[in-house]
Amino acid sequence: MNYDKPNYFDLVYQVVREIPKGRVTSYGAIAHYLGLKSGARMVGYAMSASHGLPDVPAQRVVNRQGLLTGRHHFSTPTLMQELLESDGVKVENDQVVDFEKVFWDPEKELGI
DNA sequence: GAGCTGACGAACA
DNA sequence: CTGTTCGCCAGCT
Repeated sequence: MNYDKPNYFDLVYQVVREIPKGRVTSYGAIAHYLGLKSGARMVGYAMSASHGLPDVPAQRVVNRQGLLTGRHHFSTPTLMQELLESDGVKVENDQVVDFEKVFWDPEKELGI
Protein backbone atom coordinates (compact mmCIF):
# COMPACT_ATOMS: atom_id res chain seq x y z
CA MET A 1 0.00 0.00 0.00
CA ASN A 2 1.13 3.50 0.59
CA TYR A 3 4.47 2.68 2.14
CA ASP A 4 5.58 6.20 2.96
CA LYS A 5 9.30 6.13 3.30
CA PRO A 6 10.28 8.83 5.82
CA ASN A 7 12.92 10.73 3.92
CA TYR A 8 14.79 11.90 6.99
CA PHE A 9 17.40 13.72 4.95
CA ASP A 10 14.76 15.71 3.11
CA LEU A 11 13.00 16.56 6.36
CA VAL A 12 16.22 17.93 7.77
CA TYR A 13 16.79 20.08 4.70
CA GLN A 14 13.39 21.70 5.08
CA VAL A 15 14.00 22.61 8.71
CA VAL A 16 17.50 23.93 8.03
CA ARG A 17 16.09 26.10 5.25
CA GLU A 18 13.81 27.76 7.82
CA ILE A 19 16.71 28.89 9.99
CA PRO A 20 16.58 32.70 10.01
CA LYS A 21 19.64 34.84 9.40
CA GLY A 22 21.79 35.50 12.45
CA ARG A 23 20.58 32.37 14.19
CA VAL A 24 22.00 28.89 14.59
CA THR A 25 20.66 25.55 15.71
CA SER A 26 21.99 22.19 16.70
CA TYR A 27 21.77 18.77 15.09
CA GLY A 28 19.97 17.39 18.12
CA ALA A 29 17.42 20.21 18.11
CA ILE A 30 16.44 19.46 14.52
CA ALA A 31 16.43 15.75 15.20
CA HIS A 32 14.21 16.18 18.22
CA TYR A 33 11.92 18.48 16.27
CA LEU A 34 11.50 15.78 13.66
CA GLY A 35 10.93 13.22 16.38
CA LEU A 36 14.36 11.65 16.03
CA LYS A 37 15.59 11.73 19.59
CA SER A 38 18.80 9.89 18.89
CA GLY A 39 18.72 10.96 15.27
CA ALA A 40 21.24 13.73 15.74
CA ARG A 41 23.50 11.62 13.54
CA MET A 42 20.92 11.59 10.79
CA VAL A 43 20.97 15.37 10.74
CA GLY A 44 24.73 15.42 10.49
CA TYR A 45 24.72 12.81 7.77
CA ALA A 46 22.02 14.75 5.97
CA MET A 47 24.25 17.81 5.91
CA SER A 48 26.98 15.74 4.35
CA ALA A 49 24.57 14.73 1.63
CA SER A 50 23.32 18.32 1.28
CA HIS A 51 26.42 19.26 -0.68
CA GLY A 52 25.11 21.00 -3.76
CA LEU A 53 21.87 22.23 -2.26
CA PRO A 54 22.04 26.05 -2.29
CA ASP A 55 19.07 26.43 0.05
CA VAL A 56 20.61 24.42 2.85
CA PRO A 57 22.67 26.72 5.09
CA ALA A 58 24.63 23.98 6.78
CA GLN A 59 26.85 26.60 8.41
CA ARG A 60 23.95 27.54 10.66
CA VAL A 61 23.84 24.01 12.02
CA VAL A 62 26.38 23.23 14.70
CA ASN A 63 26.73 20.56 17.32
CA ARG A 64 25.31 20.71 20.83
CA GLN A 65 28.44 22.48 22.09
CA GLY A 66 28.18 25.22 19.49
CA LEU A 67 31.30 23.91 17.79
CA LEU A 68 31.67 24.10 14.01
CA THR A 69 32.31 20.40 13.70
CA GLY A 70 31.39 20.32 10.02
CA ARG A 71 33.67 23.14 8.92
CA HIS A 72 35.99 20.66 7.18
CA HIS A 73 33.24 19.63 4.83
CA PHE A 74 33.03 23.07 3.28
CA SER A 75 35.03 24.21 0.29
CA THR A 76 37.45 25.75 2.78
CA PRO A 77 37.69 25.03 6.52
CA THR A 78 37.14 28.72 7.23
CA LEU A 79 34.18 29.19 4.92
CA MET A 80 31.74 28.05 7.60
CA GLN A 81 32.95 30.70 10.01
CA GLU A 82 32.96 33.33 7.27
CA LEU A 83 29.33 32.60 6.46
CA LEU A 84 28.26 32.71 10.09
CA GLU A 85 30.01 36.00 10.69
CA SER A 86 28.42 37.29 7.52
CA ASP A 87 25.06 36.47 9.09
CA GLY A 88 26.04 38.37 12.24
CA VAL A 89 26.98 35.30 14.27
CA LYS A 90 30.25 35.67 16.08
CA VAL A 91 32.57 32.68 15.93
CA GLU A 92 35.68 32.27 18.01
CA ASN A 93 38.02 29.30 18.18
CA ASP A 94 35.62 27.32 15.98
CA GLN A 95 32.87 27.91 18.51
CA VAL A 96 29.75 30.10 18.27
CA VAL A 97 29.89 33.03 20.69
CA ASP A 98 26.72 33.45 22.77
CA PHE A 99 25.53 30.20 21.33
CA GLU A 100 22.53 30.02 23.65
CA LYS A 101 21.55 33.57 22.68
CA VAL A 102 21.57 32.93 18.94
CA PHE A 103 20.22 29.43 19.33
CA TRP A 104 17.14 28.87 17.17
CA ASP A 105 14.78 26.23 18.45
CA PRO A 106 12.44 24.93 15.70
CA GLU A 107 10.01 23.60 18.27
CA LYS A 108 9.69 27.02 19.80
CA GLU A 109 9.94 29.17 16.69
CA LEU A 110 8.08 27.04 14.16
CA GLY A 111 5.93 25.34 16.75
CA ILE A 112 5.56 21.61 17.01
C1' DG B 1 25.07 -6.33 -4.68
C1' DA B 2 27.09 -5.80 -0.15
C1' DG B 3 29.76 -3.57 3.28
C1' DC B 4 31.85 0.52 5.28
C1' DT B 5 31.79 5.12 6.52
C1' DG B 6 30.01 9.28 8.37
C1' DA B 7 28.78 17.11 10.25
C1' DC B 8 25.83 13.76 17.07
C1' DG B 9 23.72 13.02 21.31
C1' DA B 10 22.17 10.81 25.32
C1' DA B 11 22.36 7.03 28.54
C1' DC B 12 25.02 3.93 31.27
C1' DA B 13 29.02 2.07 34.14
C1' DC C 1 33.52 13.29 37.49
C1' DT C 2 35.09 10.67 32.76
C1' DG C 3 34.96 7.08 29.43
C1' DT C 4 32.42 4.07 26.72
C1' DT C 5 28.34 2.11 24.18
C1' DC C 6 24.14 2.31 21.62
C1' DG C 7 20.87 4.22 18.29
C1' DC C 8 19.71 5.89 13.66
C1' DC C 9 19.79 6.07 8.05
C1' DA C 10 21.64 7.14 3.49
C1' DG C 11 25.38 7.67 0.30
C1' DC C 12 29.58 5.96 -1.63
C1' DT C 13 33.31 2.38 -3.07
